[in-house]
Amino acid sequence: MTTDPVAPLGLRERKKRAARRAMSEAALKLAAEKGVEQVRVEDIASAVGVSPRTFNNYFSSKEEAICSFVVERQERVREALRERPPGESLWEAVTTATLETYRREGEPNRDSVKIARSMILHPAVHGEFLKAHATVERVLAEAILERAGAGTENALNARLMAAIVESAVKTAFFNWLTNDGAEPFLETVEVLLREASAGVPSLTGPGPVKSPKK
Amino acid sequence: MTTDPVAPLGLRERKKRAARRAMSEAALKLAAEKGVEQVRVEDIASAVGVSPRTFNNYFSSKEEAICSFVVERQERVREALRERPPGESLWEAVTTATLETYRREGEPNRDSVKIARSMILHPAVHGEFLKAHATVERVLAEAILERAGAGTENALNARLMAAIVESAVKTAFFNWLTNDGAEPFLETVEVLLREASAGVPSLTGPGPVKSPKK
DNA sequence: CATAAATTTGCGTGGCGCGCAACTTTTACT
DNA sequence: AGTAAAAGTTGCGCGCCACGCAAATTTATG
Repeated sequence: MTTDPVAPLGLRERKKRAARRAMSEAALKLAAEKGVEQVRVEDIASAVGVSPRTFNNYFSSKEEAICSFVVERQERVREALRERPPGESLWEAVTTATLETYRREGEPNRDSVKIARSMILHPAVHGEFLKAHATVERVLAEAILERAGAGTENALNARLMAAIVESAVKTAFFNWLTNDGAEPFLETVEVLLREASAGVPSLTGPGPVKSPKK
Repeated sequence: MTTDPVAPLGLRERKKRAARRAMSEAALKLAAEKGVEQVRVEDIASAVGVSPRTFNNYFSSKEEAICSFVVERQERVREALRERPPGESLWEAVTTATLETYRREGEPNRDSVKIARSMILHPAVHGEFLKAHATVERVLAEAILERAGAGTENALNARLMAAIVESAVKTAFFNWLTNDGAEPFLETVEVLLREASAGVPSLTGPGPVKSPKK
């Protein structure tokens, strides 16, 4: 009953992960092909050779399966953060880890923007997508706290920092989605992270805003 | 078929709004009393003297009804923002309008923290809650853009600013939720808004981040 | 008041999530 | 290796839900 996360993972665990991954991939693929509405749990289950009941042991809805990649990616961010050099400032480390991870995935495929949009804006999926991002935020806050040194003092700030970073990511992604992928996602994330780090003035500053900046 | 938002609203429209409000209030009340799981759409519908089918014409799920107050509150924020003096800086106006609106509601009742927590963290409700906040963010971004002066230049920054403000609000609220309401919500929002406006340094600065102070 | 427009409602359908109780596979221990 | 326990899978059944459709009812308009 050892839950040693380092040990080389027994057969049981490996199978479970493979099954989970297969289901989420199938869910994503099918939803992209046929449209979210047109995919039933049964379709996903049979696509990976498992019973619908088993699918529900892994995911409590097809929407959750579709969005689970979001959370999984954050595990990679967490690892990337652990590997940032100790000398680096907290913010530098967090943003670099985040950007690095997204860069590794590459700029999202422009051809898939319409499909992605219709999927993510679909009401049922949208809720799950946001839930996934909330989880991501929690994971990131934990990772930040781990690096900053746990302490009740820092906990709230870690959460705010995580929330701000995720705000930049989500805003950039949404921008990409609604612009038919015309503006590159990665660059936008970078820009927004920089603006957020500089604080509010940078938000009202560069653009032609109503009240003159002082 | 006039959709004049100024005209004194015919009987039709008033009834619809009353019905909607009644349903969302009933949904919230019943869910608080009996627990989310124990409330069926039918219960809410009959509580306001309407058919279940009609309920679904207004809300596509009971969770949506439960969370609809979040979006409605944002309409008040928008109005508050419109009434900020023109001389005020954008950020000042936005945060003041937000804080003012929340202050008008008063510090959330500490006795209800457990109920609130069990409701909002309930998976189905959680998704809707986040969807509601996403809507709030959109509404706020529009209001900001309206004040800043529309322009493609500003659109992205407006969205980021809205996202940051909402980050502060959500983080403060979540903090309140998980601390059994021990830390006051309103003050926390204020603190976080100030920190966010100052940018990253204030997040890493005050606390004993890298070098332990004690 | 008559007629058009909008809203409510009942009904039917397809689907879903999960508790439960077998059944099968993996693991742990001698 | 052999066996018992633990964990995972599956079929079944139940209650519930969202929504299309068309008929009935209510409100608006000239």
